[in-house]
This record gives sequence, C-alpha cells and structure tokens, in this order.
Amino acid sequence: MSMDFAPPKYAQVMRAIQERIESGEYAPGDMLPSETQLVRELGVGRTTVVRALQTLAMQGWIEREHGRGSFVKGRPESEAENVRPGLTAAEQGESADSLIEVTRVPASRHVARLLGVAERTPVIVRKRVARQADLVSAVETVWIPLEIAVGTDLEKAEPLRGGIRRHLQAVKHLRFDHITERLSARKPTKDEADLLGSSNPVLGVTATVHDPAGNVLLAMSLVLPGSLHELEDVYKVR
Amino acid sequence: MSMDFAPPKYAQVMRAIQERIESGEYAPGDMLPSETQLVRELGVGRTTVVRALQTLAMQGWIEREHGRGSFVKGRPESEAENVRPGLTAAEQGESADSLIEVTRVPASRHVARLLGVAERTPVIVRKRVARQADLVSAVETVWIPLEIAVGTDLEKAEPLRGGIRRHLQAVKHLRFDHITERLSARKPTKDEADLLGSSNPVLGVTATVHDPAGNVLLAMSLVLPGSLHELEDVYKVR
DNA sequence: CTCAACCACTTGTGCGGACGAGTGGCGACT
DNA sequence: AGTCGCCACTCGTCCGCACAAGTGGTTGAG
Repeated sequence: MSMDFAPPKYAQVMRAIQERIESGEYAPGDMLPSETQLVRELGVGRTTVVRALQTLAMQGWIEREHGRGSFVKGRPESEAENVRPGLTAAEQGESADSLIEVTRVPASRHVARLLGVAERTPVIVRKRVARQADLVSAVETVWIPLEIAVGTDLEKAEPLRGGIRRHLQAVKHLRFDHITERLSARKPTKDEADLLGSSNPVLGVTATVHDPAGNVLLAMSLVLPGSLHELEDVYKVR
Repeated sequence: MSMDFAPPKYAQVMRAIQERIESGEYAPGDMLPSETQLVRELGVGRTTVVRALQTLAMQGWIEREHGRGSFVKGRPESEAENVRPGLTAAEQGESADSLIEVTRVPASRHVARLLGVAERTPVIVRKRVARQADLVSAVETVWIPLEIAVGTDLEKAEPLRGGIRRHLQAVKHLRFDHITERLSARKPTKDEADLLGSSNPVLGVTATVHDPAGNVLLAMSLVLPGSLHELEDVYKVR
C-alpha cells in the first residue's frame, strides 16, 4: 500500500506562484493576478489563496498593498545562505583521517559554564579537523555531557559518518532547536597553530546547542583560520 | 474627530495569550486552552483563534502538536538580541570627538567592488571611532557613492547626530532593506592599532547596505578588538 | 490479562460568504 | 479646467461550518 501524501493546497498554490516567479512569467514589479482571479484559475477557495499569498509575503517573495494588489519582489535571498559554523560542524560527517581524539575529561571551568554542569564533571570530548582541498580549514572540539552521550556512539573513537546531529536524533530522539554562537578574534594556541599550519590570527567560535526547552545538549569550540571572508551573514533590516 | 484604530482581533488574541505567558499564568510546558475553549472564552471565531495561534507558533512562543494541543515554549529569544555590527554602526549617532575625517577619494579596487561602481570613481569616506567607557571599541569606515550622498549632509565634516540611516531616510527617503556582512580575523594595520591602542588580533567586518531592489547604498568596514565575546548570534535550527 | 475497536478530544486544512477599507478611473457637475 | 462623488476593483479581516487526521483513554471481546 503506497500511502503518498499530497501537500496541502495552500502549499501547492505557493509552489505554483514561486515557479512562475522563477521562470520569469511573473517578473519583479509585476502585479500578480488578483485573489479572485487566482481562485478561478486554480480552482480553490479564497481562504486558500489568501493564506498562500500572505505566507509568500512573509517570506519576502511578494509585497501586498491594500487596495492595489500583490506585487512580485523576486526570490528572497534565503537566510539559509548564511554561514552557520556551529550547525555545519554538528551536521558534518566525520572521517577516519579527520578525527583526532575522543576522550573523557573533567569539565574545565569554561566548559562547565557552557554546559551548565558542575566544574570537573566528566564530559566527552571529540576533537577533529575539517579539511578543504587538503588544507585544514577548521579545528573543532565538541564537549558532550555524559548523560547526553550515554547509549550513543559519541564516546567511541570511531568516526560518526552521519554527523553528531543525525546520530543524536536517530539514537535518542534529541532535537536540536537553536544554537548560540559567540565569536572572537585571537592568536591561535600552539596546538592550534600546528594543526592549522600557521600562526596568523584565527576566528574563535564558541557554540552551544540547545533543545526546545533551552537545555544545553552540547558545546563546541571552532577555530577557523582568519584569512578573509570566512563568515558571511545577510539579514533584513526591520 | 478622533479616529482611533482597533488592532485586528487576531492580534488582540495574540496579545492576550502573550500576556498570560509573560505573567506566568501559562507556564512553559503547559498546554494552552484548546482552540474551541479560546473561541468560547474570547468570543471570536475559530479562524481568528487559529490564525493567532499559528502566528504565535511561527514566532516561537508556543508549539502546536496535531491531535494533542498547543504548548507554551516561553517568550522567544528575539533574534533582535543578535549583534548586528553593520546595522548598529549605520544607526549610531556621531559625536564631535568620535568623527575622525570626512573626505572624498577615488574608490579603491576593493571599495569599488563593494559599491558596484567603477574603480577610481570618487566616493565619500566617513571615518570614526566608537567608544565604550573611554576605550575605543571599534574603528568604522563608511564609503558612500556620490549619487547617494548628493543633497545630504554626508559629505559635511560635521557629526550626524541621528546616525546615517536616519539621515538618508529623512532627507532622501532611502530605505534600508538588508545588510550583508563578511567577517574575518586579522592583525590590525598600524593605523588601526594606534587607534585601538593594541596590536592584538581584530575582527574585521565588511558590510554593504542594500535597498529593497538590491542596490548598494553604502559600504562599511568595522574593526573590532578581538578580545572575547564580541559578537553573539542565536539562530533556530530548521 | 491483552489487545483491538471505539470514542472524545485535539489540531490541520478547506470552503463560501460577508463586510470593511484603500485605490484609481470615469463622468457629471461646477 | 478643476473638482467632487460614484463605482469597480483590490486586499484585510472575520465568521461558521465541514471534514480529515492524530492522540489518548475507555471499553469490551477474546
């Protein structure tokens, strides 16, 4: 029995309009067909059309003006283009040659604060390097509280091919809700300089991953060579 | 004739629920009254209640689970807490002791690329320092194309007390739509080190401000001492 | 005791209709 | 020529209803 789900109609309407915008049929600045016209053309109720149009407006595809009509703005520059180093690190799969060490150590003052546990509580540490074209592009250290890691492969010294996020989701149903990152520029430590092959300034990113209730699931430190254009961010102004 | 507008009902419903969450009447984890109950209690249609609840869910106040109910998550950590150096710089008012220089120079290759103009096109440069508790906390350089600056006070060597954004909005109706930032860690140049009073690594932020059509209104370079916790970012995971 | 059917409750989606309010064009009146 | 009012059209909001679908407790057959 193949149970295939049809997406809801308002989503279908959104898709249809998005495709017409991307194909150029509706060019930026053009007025869209009125709600009534779309109702007739697509054979759905106005409720559905309105919901689709309002959602598109929220996402930045179109602009709606009371009394005038809806107008094409263009494909929104998706915020997904932003670089999210913490998320990237948590999703990236590990490989044998990138994983440096997996140990259990007492939490330092700093790590304990990040994780919200008592100092010297044992935590799992996974350390690895990320490479791009044979060059080390980041040194990543992840700290995981024992109660999170128990029952998972996080303490095993084998590479997690699917990445940490996927593993925690699959094995323990832990959901990532949001990530906090703090950023600084500094000189690399000796270890970091060795791994990166340079002692030029680095970007240091400290990230904590939270579940929907705000509890810290794990903490990370990312060390990126500071060269140029490492991180890009696009945001809308109010 | 005092024409006062009542906010739409769905907004009133949202407000009511937000207030109950903030007052603690609805605690995090609690189940909200069902849609039907809210309909009866607030005397509005279900359409209205549903719209309010779905909007609250999008904004992160609550979570809705099909077949179970709606549950309080808490006041959403507004993304407004994120540090947006480019936006801050464009909105901050200038003062006499922070403004260093206002000149007109031919655009360097780098600046020309940012602004999307030909190399050596004359542009306005405004340079200033930001201070926190008498310490220089940033060195900011702004480049403005002549056609943007014409008719404004941007080329005058007097501090813009209201900030650049407000000035451009008031004088030329230019709307800021989004800002692109690129980030790097590097050693400060000699000039920058002198101003900052240190030659420790710095965070370099290159930002461009765009109008709704995507045109570049101005470009900025921000140099921040790299110490620690300079920039913080919180983002939701899918 | 076990388990499946059932039921009451929840949210998700969809419809048609209604009225309000903003916009712009056209024509009639001044 | 200018201006005013009307009207057709747009989107904004709201309602009541209907049915689908997910969840969890109760009930009754085995």
